[in-house]
Amino acid sequence: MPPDEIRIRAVPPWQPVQGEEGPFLPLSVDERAELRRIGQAISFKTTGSQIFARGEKASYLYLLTDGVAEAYFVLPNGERQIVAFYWPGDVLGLAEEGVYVNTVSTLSACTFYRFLTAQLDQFLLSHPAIQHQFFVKAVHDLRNAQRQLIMMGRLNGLRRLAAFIVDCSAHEDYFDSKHKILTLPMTRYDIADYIGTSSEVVTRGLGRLEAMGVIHRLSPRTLELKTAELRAIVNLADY
Amino acid sequence: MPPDEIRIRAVPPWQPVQGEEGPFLPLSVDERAELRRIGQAISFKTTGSQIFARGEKASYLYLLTDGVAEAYFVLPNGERQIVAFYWPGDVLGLAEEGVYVNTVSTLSACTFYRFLTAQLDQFLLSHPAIQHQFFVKAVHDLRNAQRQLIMMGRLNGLRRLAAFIVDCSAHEDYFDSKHKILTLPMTRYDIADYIGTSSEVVTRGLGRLEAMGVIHRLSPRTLELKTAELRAIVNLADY
DNA sequence: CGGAGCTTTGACCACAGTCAAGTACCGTGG
DNA sequence: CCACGGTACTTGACTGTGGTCAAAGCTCCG
Repeated sequence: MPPDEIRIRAVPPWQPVQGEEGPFLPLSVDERAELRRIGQAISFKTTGSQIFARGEKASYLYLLTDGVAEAYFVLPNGERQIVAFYWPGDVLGLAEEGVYVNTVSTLSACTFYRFLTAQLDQFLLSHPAIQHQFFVKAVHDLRNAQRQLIMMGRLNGLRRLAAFIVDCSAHEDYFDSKHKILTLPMTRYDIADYIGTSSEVVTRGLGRLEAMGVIHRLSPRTLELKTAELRAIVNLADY
Repeated sequence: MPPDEIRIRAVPPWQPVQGEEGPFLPLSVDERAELRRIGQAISFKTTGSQIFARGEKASYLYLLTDGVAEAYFVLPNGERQIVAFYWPGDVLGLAEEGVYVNTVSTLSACTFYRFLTAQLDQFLLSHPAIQHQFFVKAVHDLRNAQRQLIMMGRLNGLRRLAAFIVDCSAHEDYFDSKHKILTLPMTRYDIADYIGTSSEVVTRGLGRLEAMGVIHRLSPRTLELKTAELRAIVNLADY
């Protein structure tokens, strides 16, 4: 699959997943072509580029085709909460009454398709099957946010970190499943701001996980994982 | 509005809200009639009734028309995280690959419309405007889950509690806005399991808020609020 | 009026948040 | 290629919020 191909990462709520799509929704060649027609390819070469900020007019919806990005909210006291990391196949641009609710920045070079919201809205009304895919994606993201809530509410720092690493290892572009090598695209601060703790706790947690023998730091951003043991530590039922 | 009327509680992402709907999406008389035709009214008389459990086959999607319910996940160690409270106009039945992901129970007498998922799926494909409303509702719930994430990650117990009370006061059936009297339909344990803390912290927080003069306990479940001061305590930007 | 469940209060302790300092890594320019 | 500077990461010490256990009081329903 070419790196700029249109694909939506989601598992559907009602149908069991069939066969080969992996974590991506089935989109026909025609549907892809239709989306490409109303969309616009756009890319950011550098890390840390702001794509849009909270409060800006939400003119576009973005589909991330390559790279990693983060969506965050900054509290009045300067603390930051990352509400989502975006990976290839994710949709960005969550809005409320016409304005973006979060700020989104790149964590690597990124490529997107973007769609004018006003135009997309009309387009989806006349393409129910494609609208359905966006609906399924929203439901998918809602499930993820709820799972993140469970982690934040009931898991301690170490288990939150383990769960985060497991989640990262689901993304084939960043996890070599043959050698079990995970390449993290974000800093300790980013991880901390995502799992609701401090960068020190992240570092100490990595140290403890390494002492337990379930990960091995080849470099600060390159981890060799024992996935089964990591999952056992998280132990949120058996996801 | 009759108590069993079909309505969806959501604020849309792209259009600014117009005039009189308040927190509910505009549904035409025809659209309501269509939904009533494929739906089925159902009610639970007692508090604590389980509507469905995690892992069950997701045969139905539910629309809550009256009452309050909770969706939760129980960890292997017995701890519980409530991921959502449902109020009139909310949609329940979040599923993944054909099974419910959370368990949902009533917190009061409740009435619902329910829809067979297989049938609803087909129905929505042939009624794009109605599908759009469900899409908007999913986006709305995603925003709420993300806001909850910010609270869990960056607010201390007291501010989480204040934020929760403010959220509850948005529901007209339970908040008398004239006298500023909020009637809580859930226990301290429920609140604690929702905001990610313990029932003791909830009680102590209520005590501190009362000492600060921003709430007054008429009974354990009946609170008189000073809404402006409460919002000031939360101070997540200015929502 | 009785009892079960809910709520409140107290005492203790540990996890993790904060501050501070030192180390490793990496890209840049000489 | 190497030196350098800035950023990212790591480690240590201290502190405080909030988690836990225990027990008593309150409320509401039967």
